[in-house]
Amino acid sequence: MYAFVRFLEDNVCYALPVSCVQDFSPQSQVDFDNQRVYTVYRNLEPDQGALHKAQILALAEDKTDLENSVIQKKIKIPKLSVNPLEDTGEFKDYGEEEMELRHSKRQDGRKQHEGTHKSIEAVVARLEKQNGMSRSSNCSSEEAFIETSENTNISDNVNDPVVPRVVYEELLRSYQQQQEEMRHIQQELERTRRQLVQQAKKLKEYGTLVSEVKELRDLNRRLQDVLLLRLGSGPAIELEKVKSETHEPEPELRNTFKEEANTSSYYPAVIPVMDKYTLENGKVHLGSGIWVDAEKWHQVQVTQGDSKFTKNLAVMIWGTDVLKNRSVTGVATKKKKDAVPKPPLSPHKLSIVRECLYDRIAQDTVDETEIAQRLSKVNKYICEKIMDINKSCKNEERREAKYSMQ
DNA sequence: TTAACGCGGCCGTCGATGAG
DNA sequence: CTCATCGACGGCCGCGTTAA
Repeated sequence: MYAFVRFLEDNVCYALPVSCVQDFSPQSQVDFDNQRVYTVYRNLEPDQGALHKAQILALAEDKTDLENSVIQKKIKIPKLSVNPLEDTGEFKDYGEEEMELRHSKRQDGRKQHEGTHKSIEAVVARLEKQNGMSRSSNCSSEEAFIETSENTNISDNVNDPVVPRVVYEELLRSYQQQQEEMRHIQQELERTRRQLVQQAKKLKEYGTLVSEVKELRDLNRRLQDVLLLRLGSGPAIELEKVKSETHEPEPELRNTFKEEANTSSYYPAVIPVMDKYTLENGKVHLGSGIWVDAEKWHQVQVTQGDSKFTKNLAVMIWGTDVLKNRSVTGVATKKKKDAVPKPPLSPHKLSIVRECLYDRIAQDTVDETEIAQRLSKVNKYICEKIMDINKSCKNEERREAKYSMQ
């Protein structure tokens, strides 16, 4: 007959011949006290080796049957009876702790499931605690299982302080269900995280687009400003119209524009629409051999109003010293009887001034009537300028006379 | 800060002229 | 003769500068 014993000192269990148990001769397979501490030889040969304290958990005629029976069943380890004689401090603790039985033959197999079982047991214990299902400390402390690979439970006696298999399986199912939910939540979390990343990417892209649009808008505005400055305030169609009237080759126009664009850094690149205005050595050719300083020409171009434009252009072409001693047509004033006629301005240069004003007006309007009406004032404007210059000269003379008198 | 002053632009007037 | 146009001229007004 064989006994399935648990050695108290190291909690190792295995089957031994009953002859290894000192003072033990069982009459049947139930003739043993599972709460008693026996003295057992650990070696297979009786009367050899040291004696160890052990607990008998089961008896069987055949060793294999015994082991199979133990492997397939989950056997509760009963609390050892408190024997004043045997109750040493060494043994007292064994009944109080939750013991993990290590079957010598099944040790490798158990190791494969050890992690899983440990985690399951831990979760079960936590669930028990959470659900208030834990029993008294006395009961739970005594509960231990010898688990087989099939997780078979043979707790026939409902009065035994064990966790019923039903409860265990329910907890296990609950645990598995929660694990499933956890997996589901983790998947959900991962999906949300991916969506967040995508949203962040889209947001970044949107920000880039917004700044790009802003930049383009700014560039467009600046381009419009430059174009308006170059073309004056007239529409682009005027450029074509005037250009067609000049009968000049187009490549030259482009060259002129290119040259003009590089002319002045201070004044905006006010480019004459006429290709006849060519730039050479810092001077602009207005036509018929009349050259003016390019910078001054740009200044004249940006002046507002026909009157100022004409007056400034006249000063630029003739100069104040010439103008103050001339009249527009050479006709003496009739206001004074003895008026001496002043030499007239060159009709040729006058026509150039008139042409320049025409080009300028033509950028504003296509109405020939309006153009003609505005052009008719050229002589008037020049005359006024001559008068203004003379006025200034007279004022200066008066001042000088005043100072000389003082 | 403010008044005085100078300068330049604009407008009105005058006289001459030429076309109808 | 009348009227529209042109040149010359003077005056007004706004703006900028300067001195008190």
